[in-house]
This record gives sequence, structure tokens and C-alpha cells, in this order.
Amino acid sequence: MEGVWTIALCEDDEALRSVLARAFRAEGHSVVLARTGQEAVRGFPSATPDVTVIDVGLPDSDGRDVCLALRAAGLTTPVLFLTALDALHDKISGFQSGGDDYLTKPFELPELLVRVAALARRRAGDTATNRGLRLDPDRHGVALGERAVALTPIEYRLVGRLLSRPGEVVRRQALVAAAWPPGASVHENTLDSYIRRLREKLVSLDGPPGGIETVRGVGYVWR
Amino acid sequence: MEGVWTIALCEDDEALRSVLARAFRAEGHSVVLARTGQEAVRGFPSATPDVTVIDVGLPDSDGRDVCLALRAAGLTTPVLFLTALDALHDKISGFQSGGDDYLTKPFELPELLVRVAALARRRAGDTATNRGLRLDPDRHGVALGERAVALTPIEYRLVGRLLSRPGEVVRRQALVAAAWPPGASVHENTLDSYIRRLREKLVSLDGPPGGIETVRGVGYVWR
DNA sequence: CGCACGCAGTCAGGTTATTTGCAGACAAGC
DNA sequence: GCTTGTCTGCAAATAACCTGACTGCGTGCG
Repeated sequence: MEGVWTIALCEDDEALRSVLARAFRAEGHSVVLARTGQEAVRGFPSATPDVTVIDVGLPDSDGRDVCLALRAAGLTTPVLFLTALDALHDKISGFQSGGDDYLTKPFELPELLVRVAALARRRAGDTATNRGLRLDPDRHGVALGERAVALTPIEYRLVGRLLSRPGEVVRRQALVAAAWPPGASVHENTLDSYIRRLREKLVSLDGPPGGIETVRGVGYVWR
Repeated sequence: MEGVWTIALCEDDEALRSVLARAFRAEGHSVVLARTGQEAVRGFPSATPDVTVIDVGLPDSDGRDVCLALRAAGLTTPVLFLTALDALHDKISGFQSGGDDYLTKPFELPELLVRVAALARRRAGDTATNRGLRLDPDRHGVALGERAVALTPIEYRLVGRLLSRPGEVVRRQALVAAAWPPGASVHENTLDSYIRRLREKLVSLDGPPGGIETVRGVGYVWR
């Protein structure tokens, strides 16, 4: 896994939705769910996901309209369409309503995961620069200009989560959920230890001061 | 259309090849053609295309091996695989042998054009070379200057995958997928053993130190 | 046939990096 | 000044990896 992302999923089928959500979480990503197009349009923009997966065949509206509505709401994340329709015009119109990829049901789970990863990676390349600091998937670390440090898997997922939305407070609980496998029992203090070590590694890059700030009683922010 | 590119196409079927070539040219791109994997490996690197399209089912070799060979030869362009196989493992191993997209025959021409355009648009910048080490397909081994060592099939595919993206961490899972036939059950430790044997063989070439570095909890990098 | 050989896969034990938990110092907010 | 939550340094526990040796399988050769 190259990074830690937030994935928005809009799917009406109960079974499929939970399978996909579990699969994404198993890879360490956070998931935002919606059952209907309406829910998606209401919920996704504020979640600012890294990738959006939308079922075209929603009960209340066409997934492509949802995509357009999301774009209109200012969401710029890549969109992958999921659909039972495999006629050509559907694919093309999927791409043309702002979609970035297209997958026909039935599909195999790993293929979806791979494609989602490809989309997220592309986006990360576009935007993951925060004051010069960027996640470096190649080295599995972070880099600032020339300098770079390697990170352990947990550290990597932690910065990934913080960097993904600069200026936004991330709750301790959310960080734990992002960095540890689901269901892991994590001692309160363990997170503190990691933050400490992260800060240590980050100063070794000696960029401008700042970085991980703590918000007492809530969590941490990247600034 | 956003630009004019050079597209390399490796396809053995006469009819399909000319249809595709004509379609690409109709959009204003230049096209470099190859009938066989051998031709592709010889011709594509010097053509430095923006996108490479490879048929997996070539008569003389597996398209994925062609991809590995091209990558080893220093070609960094995105690769789109074309294939009649739509079984899952084929798709996955396509992605993991360094492919960037995958299209199953029969496909509709506009879809291919759209995907090729997407790849060309996000074409990555050039990357580093392999410090003189290169894959030697004839001997089925690796060579550094004068010296050369032979490799077993699995070893060969492993270095191939590592060399294909120097400096980029390759996950254990991806290495397994690249080196073993799909669905093979590979004991955790088996990969370790192979890496060990590879390192052993590589020091016998006594080039500069370095080579395969391990990234704990993730995979390995070629440096 | 019987043997040697190279390749592939396994195992057990040693060696590290990573992860976790503790316990005391510190700082913020009431 | 007291409580609560966070920081820090450290050491134990764990998991990942390395290593060397061993087994089984097939191929080719005498």
C-alpha cells in the first residue's frame, strides 16, 4: 500500500457496500459511505475524499448526475464508476461526465483496489505538497526538497493522514483508525509516542518550523 | 485532443494493428509499430514513446515479459496492456509487472483512445538509471559491464521487477505476483530466500555496493 | 537404470527494526 | 494549585527479516 486515503463510496446494494468498505479498511484507508445519490452529494464534499467510487445504477438518481453534482460542489477528486452496464456509450458518457475510470460488474475485488490505488496515487502527485513537504511513496517516507527520511509503516500512515488535509484537526481516534489495522487495541499513550517520534524525524529535515501541532483533548493538526 | 504524442504499439494481429495505427494517426499522433516482443524490445527504447500499448498474447513471448524488458532497458513510459484474457489473475499480474492500465478484448476503439489519452496526460518524468546493471534476456541473467551471472526463471523475474522502477519500493506482494505464476501459494519465507540468493549473485558482479535494499514491513527497493 | 545436478520450496534459529507500555516530568485550563 | 491530558526517555515484547542447511523434484547423462 502506497498511502493512506479517504475513499468515498456510494453504493445502494447492502452486501456489496459492506464488502467494499471492509476491503478498503483492510488496506488502511478510511471510508465514507453513502446509500443514495442524495446522501453522497450531501456528505462527500465535506469529507474531501481522495477517491470517489460511485455506482451508476443508484435507486434515486443516475450516478453520473451525482458525479456532476459533486463536481459542481467543488469536489475535484477522481471518480471511479461502478456499473452493470457495459455498453460502449455508457463507458464513454461515464468518462465524459467527469469520471476518471470505469469498472463493470461483475468485477473482481483486487482489480477495483488496484484501480482505486492508481487514481489516488495520481491525485497525490498533484496535490500532496504542504510547504514543500510531501509524502514520498517511492521511499516510503517523507521528503522536503532534497532531504528525505524513511518511515515505518505506522508512521507513514500517520503522516499520510495528517498531510492529506492540512489545517484540519484530526481526532486521535481517527488517527488510530487510519494507522492501525481495524480492531487493534492501541494503548492511549502509544499514539503519543508515535507523534513524538514523527516530530523528531521531521525536524531532521529542518524545514520551516511548525508541522504537527497538538490540539488538547481532540487530536493533532498539520500546519 | 490535448496533444500530439508518440505511441508505441506492439501487436501481432495484422488487422488490429493497422486499425489501431490508423486511429492513432487520425488523431495526429505518431506511431511506432512492432509485430513481436523482440521487435518491441529492440525498437521502442530508442523511439522514447509517450505511451506504450502491448498485446499480452504475442506469438513469441508474453507481453508482460516484454514490459519488464522494456522497463529494464530504461523505458519509463506508461504501458497499457491489451488482452483477450480477462481472468482476474491476468489483470492483476499485468498491473504488477509494471503496467499502468489494462484493456480486455474485445474492446471499443473510443475506449482505448480515451485510456491512452489519460495515460499520456499523466506521463511521469524521467527516472534514474540502474547504475550500469542491466537485464540480459539472451543469457537469462543480469550483466554489469563485462561480468554476467545466470539467473533462474524466478530470480530473473524478480530482478526484472525491481529494476523496472529503480528507487521505488516494490511491495512483497507485488514481487510475488510478478515472479510466480498466478495463484501459486508462496510461503512467506520463500521470497526472503530468493532475495538472499539474488543478493549473493549480485555481489559476485562486484559493482558498487548497494543493490537490493529492504524496507521493513513493506518490500524491497533497487538502489 | 541410477546418479548428479540445478532449481524450487521449507525449516529452525539468530538478528535486527519496529512496536508497545511504563512511569515520571511537564503544560494547559479551570 | 489542582486536575487532566500530553510529552519524554527508556526498556521489554514483538514481528519482520536474514541465514544456512535441508528436502524433494525433475532433467539429462553416463
